[in-house]
Amino acid sequence: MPAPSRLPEHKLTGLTGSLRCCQIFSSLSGEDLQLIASFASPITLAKGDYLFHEGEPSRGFYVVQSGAVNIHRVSAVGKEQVIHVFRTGESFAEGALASSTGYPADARAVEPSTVLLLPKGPVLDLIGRRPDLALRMLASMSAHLRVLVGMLDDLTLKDVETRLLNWLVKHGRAAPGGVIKLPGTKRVLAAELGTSSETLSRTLARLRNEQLILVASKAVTVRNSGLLAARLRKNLGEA
Amino acid sequence: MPAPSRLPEHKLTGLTGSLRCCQIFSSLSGEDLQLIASFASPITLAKGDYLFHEGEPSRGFYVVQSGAVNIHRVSAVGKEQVIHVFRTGESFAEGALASSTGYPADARAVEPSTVLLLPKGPVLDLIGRRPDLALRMLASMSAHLRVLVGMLDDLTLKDVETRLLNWLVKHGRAAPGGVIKLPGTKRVLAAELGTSSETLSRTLARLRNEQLILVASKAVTVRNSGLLAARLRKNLGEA
DNA sequence: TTCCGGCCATGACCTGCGTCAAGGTCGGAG
DNA sequence: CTCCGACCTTGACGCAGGTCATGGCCGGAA
Repeated sequence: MPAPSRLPEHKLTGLTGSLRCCQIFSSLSGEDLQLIASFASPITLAKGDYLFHEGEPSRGFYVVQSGAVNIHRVSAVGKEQVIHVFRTGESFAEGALASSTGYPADARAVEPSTVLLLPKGPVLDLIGRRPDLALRMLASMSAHLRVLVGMLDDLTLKDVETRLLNWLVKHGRAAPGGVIKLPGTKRVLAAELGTSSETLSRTLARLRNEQLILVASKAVTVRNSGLLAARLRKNLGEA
Repeated sequence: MPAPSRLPEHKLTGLTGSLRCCQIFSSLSGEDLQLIASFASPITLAKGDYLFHEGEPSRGFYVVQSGAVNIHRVSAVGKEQVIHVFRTGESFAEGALASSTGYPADARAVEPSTVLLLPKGPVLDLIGRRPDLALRMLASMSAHLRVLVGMLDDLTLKDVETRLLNWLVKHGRAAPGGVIKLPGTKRVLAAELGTSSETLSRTLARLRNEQLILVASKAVTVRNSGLLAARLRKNLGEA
């Protein structure tokens, strides 16, 4: 874990700028942002660096300044279950502020990233004076709860094909020409979908045989997004 | 949904008493408790009554006064996934306070219950004056997050036997003589473990054949908690 | 060039568990 | 008492998907 560093005075103004972009701080005055910036510790992470591990005592919560941080659990046998990937402007580990138990999961950078550590003590002080900040945090945690509930749905109520279809539809929406670039290796995608690379292979092959998609080495092309969505709806409707 | 009722003056003192027992309000003064009691709406639920459904606009959050409330999701095909069962003194749906989206799941009484509805507006006012209440809420939501993360673990990393062992060990810890009284019917327990009643039956039978437990009609007796815990560890270790 | 170590695809196999169906038991209503 | 409906148990069966093993392909190092 890289050590947090102290900041020269002139960097603080830049910091307040990136704080202002965070949903969670958007209701605060410039003055309060200055205050937060003054005790925020920037942390630089290389790809693969761990920010914290499950069970570590919590030091505060975090805001992603750039890059992406993967929150996941590791089982006794070493299998990883991805919980969520947080990107620029998002905050996580707010629960650390109020409960004295350690972090409930692991956090690792999936690409070179910078995050801000907002230490417990000063933030609690500020909350005392600015209750609307507490509300923002409640809202943020509530959103995290929803994400987890969504994951539960995925894992319990859908089969792999449906999860994959869902993924394709979601990522295909904003893809030029229906070409979806894969973020990493297929094994990684399989993990994100909560399955094995073999099963993912088979499922992709099935959809390919049915002319719904084209599979290249590091990209998937959606041939007919309408049909794909229809197939997804069918799976959700019957199953 | 039964309508909330207004209270005669003399019931308020009793109410403050039960509020005081809730973790979430334990830091408040008697005066504040009086205030909360004055705007809390008691709701009586028969077994099976729904408190709210997924997607309904949120009116506030809830505290269980007696009984038990089951939070669950329903899939497109009508399958239910239990998220958590809240019992006396526990609070839920705190996220409703801060976010304007509707409830993310369904809530139904699993036995005759009374809950208190704490409406949004007055609670937000109070939070403005008592920031420590906000912290309690953050802590409570953080605990809910942990529960969900635990469920994720269960669903992704363990088979039914392991989940049952885990449940038995957890509930057997505080059980006199290793006798665990079942909260409801076995079908309910099965749902809580995310499986079917048949599979639960079979799994209980297996553990019974191996002399680890005794199964009576509405109770399970742990014969040797050490062996049980060992079996759990073995399952976690290999899988 | 050759070799070697990933990734990927595909077939073979097995297993956990959900579902259906057929009793068995118990408790409450009549 | 009898009857009926819940609940539980157990067996039979099917299937999704995880694991293992094989073989092809590609990219980097020597």
